[in-house]
Amino acid sequence: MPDSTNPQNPPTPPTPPTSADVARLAGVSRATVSYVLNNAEAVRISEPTRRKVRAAAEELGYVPHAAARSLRAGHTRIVLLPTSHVPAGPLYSAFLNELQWALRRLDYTVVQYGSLGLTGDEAVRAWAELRPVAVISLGEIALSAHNVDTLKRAGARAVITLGPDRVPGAHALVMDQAEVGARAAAHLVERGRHRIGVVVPEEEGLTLFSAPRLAGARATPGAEVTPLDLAYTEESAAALAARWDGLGLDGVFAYNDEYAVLLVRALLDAGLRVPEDVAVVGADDLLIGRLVRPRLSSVRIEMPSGERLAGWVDRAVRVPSAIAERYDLLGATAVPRDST
Amino acid sequence: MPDSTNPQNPPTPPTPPTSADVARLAGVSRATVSYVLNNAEAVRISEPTRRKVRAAAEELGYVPHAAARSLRAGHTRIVLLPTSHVPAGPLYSAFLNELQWALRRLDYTVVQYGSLGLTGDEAVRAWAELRPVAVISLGEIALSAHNVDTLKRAGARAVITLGPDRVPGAHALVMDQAEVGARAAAHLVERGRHRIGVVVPEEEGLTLFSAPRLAGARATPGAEVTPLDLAYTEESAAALAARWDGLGLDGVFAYNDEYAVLLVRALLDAGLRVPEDVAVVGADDLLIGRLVRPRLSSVRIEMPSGERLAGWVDRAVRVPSAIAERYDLLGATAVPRDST
DNA sequence: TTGAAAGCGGTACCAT
DNA sequence: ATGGTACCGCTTTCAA
Repeated sequence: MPDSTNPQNPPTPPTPPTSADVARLAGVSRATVSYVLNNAEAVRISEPTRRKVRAAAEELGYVPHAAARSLRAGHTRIVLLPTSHVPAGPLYSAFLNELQWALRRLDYTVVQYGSLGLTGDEAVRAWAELRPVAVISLGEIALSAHNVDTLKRAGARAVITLGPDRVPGAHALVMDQAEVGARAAAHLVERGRHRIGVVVPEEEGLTLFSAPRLAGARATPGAEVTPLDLAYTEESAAALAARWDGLGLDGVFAYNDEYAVLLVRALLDAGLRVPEDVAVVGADDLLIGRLVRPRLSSVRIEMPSGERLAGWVDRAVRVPSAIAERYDLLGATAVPRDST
Repeated sequence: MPDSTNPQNPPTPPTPPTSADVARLAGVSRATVSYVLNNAEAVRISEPTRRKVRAAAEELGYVPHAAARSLRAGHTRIVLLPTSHVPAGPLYSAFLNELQWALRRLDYTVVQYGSLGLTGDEAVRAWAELRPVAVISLGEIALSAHNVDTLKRAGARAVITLGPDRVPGAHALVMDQAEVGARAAAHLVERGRHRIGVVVPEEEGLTLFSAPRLAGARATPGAEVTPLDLAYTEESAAALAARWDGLGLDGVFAYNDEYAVLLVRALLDAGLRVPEDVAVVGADDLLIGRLVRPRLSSVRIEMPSGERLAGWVDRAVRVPSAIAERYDLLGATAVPRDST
């Protein structure tokens, strides 16, 4: 295909246009370009000049270089949101989206950084290189005090971790998963079940959630708890159901609704009756729990609005000292249906 | 709580340590610091000097400044992965994780950028500011030729979009969702169903998937297709089921397994029999489809390994001209079970 | 109202 | 073997 206008046709201009290019095209200085494009208030620029600059920028397809800008500014507006490799449930990912949206409204750039396959120290170094103004580590990587220090030295004004264990120097987001386990167990006890199994997913990365949920169940009066390892496969569930009679359990807290549906299916297939032989309660109150039969009892988790959390983060960034060091986040209530 | 060592106790050192700080502490030049910390091969540095530099960096908790580095280098290793606000299914998020992991093994920094609430142009500008070396836009934002141009001018060596429609200048990742719809419809036709409803989720952001799935079903010989709007709520499903008789359908392709489970529940509750009165097929072959009764027929989608796609992206970045402009990605096969 | 110039942190060429 | 230094793109005083 001939190109009559430019036979050489370099497919891409070797370098992106800079503000100097814009200045040259508009016949002004780089300073003026900066003033115009950033709507600087401290300086008056004549309207004709503004037009020229805007037109030149448009023509060149100029986009400012974020790295250069933040280098000059001495800080970024990056909020780093490490993502774990866990296929997050719908509840959690909806929360993340909301948080992300709210942070952008506050003019932060949200960067989700997948840390899969990195050790904690490696991950933290990689995060620190980006000089984020805040790190919200909800995921699988548990931060040490030293890690928090590294991030702070790299300019992070707020480091937020998942509670309830406090990391020195970090703000704690107390999403108390233990409460979820406690509500589930209490609900089973109310139903007269005392020999309670608690499902612990074998999938990695869920420990941060499953461990406190188990602990919360254990701490519930009247509950005698047995942990039950379960992978999210039919085979694993069938194997568990096959040895059910030997377990001597009359109630199960199945980690969440997805695992609960899986387990209930296996139990029914093994000839057990739910809830007569064994009562099952999930968590997260997902739609799927209302679609199966028997309808699944659950524990509803009240997430804060992403907006509220974003506001808290923003305050922590602006006035690190003036903000509470922990932020309670979670309410949990049992939702009885037909499986208990 | 008194702090005897430092009553003033400035909570954070005002600025992160720089390579100049390291150089000063080690008693060497900045150049030497750079050589040592980057294991420069072209330059011989004595072992004692290396030690001093490493020790100083360690002591200060020095972490290089990514922005400064890439500013100097003239390019980044950022692969931008825009995320949509869609609660991605487990299939898709597993794929994303794999891709991300594989890209990091190739030494790219994967940045997921949530573009929720931005228009296409705004989003593209924001991405371009980060000067990514590649953009993999699988999500809800459809790129125009002009958008692709903006990204390319900003230094992106590869812009990858979701097929099958080609955007000039972009590499096309042909994840042909139409094929999914076609397989589902063909399967229903094989089962003797011809008056086929196709569920179109009302949730926003799914259009990029649902539209081609619908079109693929429409193009299937022997299928007379009726689109069915459905939100992912019990109410919406119940409303649809209530007017079912008037629709005169004997088969449904329910977008995916999650919507299928929802719809089947509503149909059963409305007194219809599945598959006798209406055959239902989902897609994605999720575990949930095997747990419900009747077991859900589905269309299995074969995703490529994230590693293969990552390799393709890497080649596109390194030799933009030498790489095929489209990359076929998807295989789809019907998985008959009890609902059809 | 606009321009010249310094400097953010890091790298790499050229000297020494 | 190591140091001096120019430069990447942008913002922001300070002068004119």
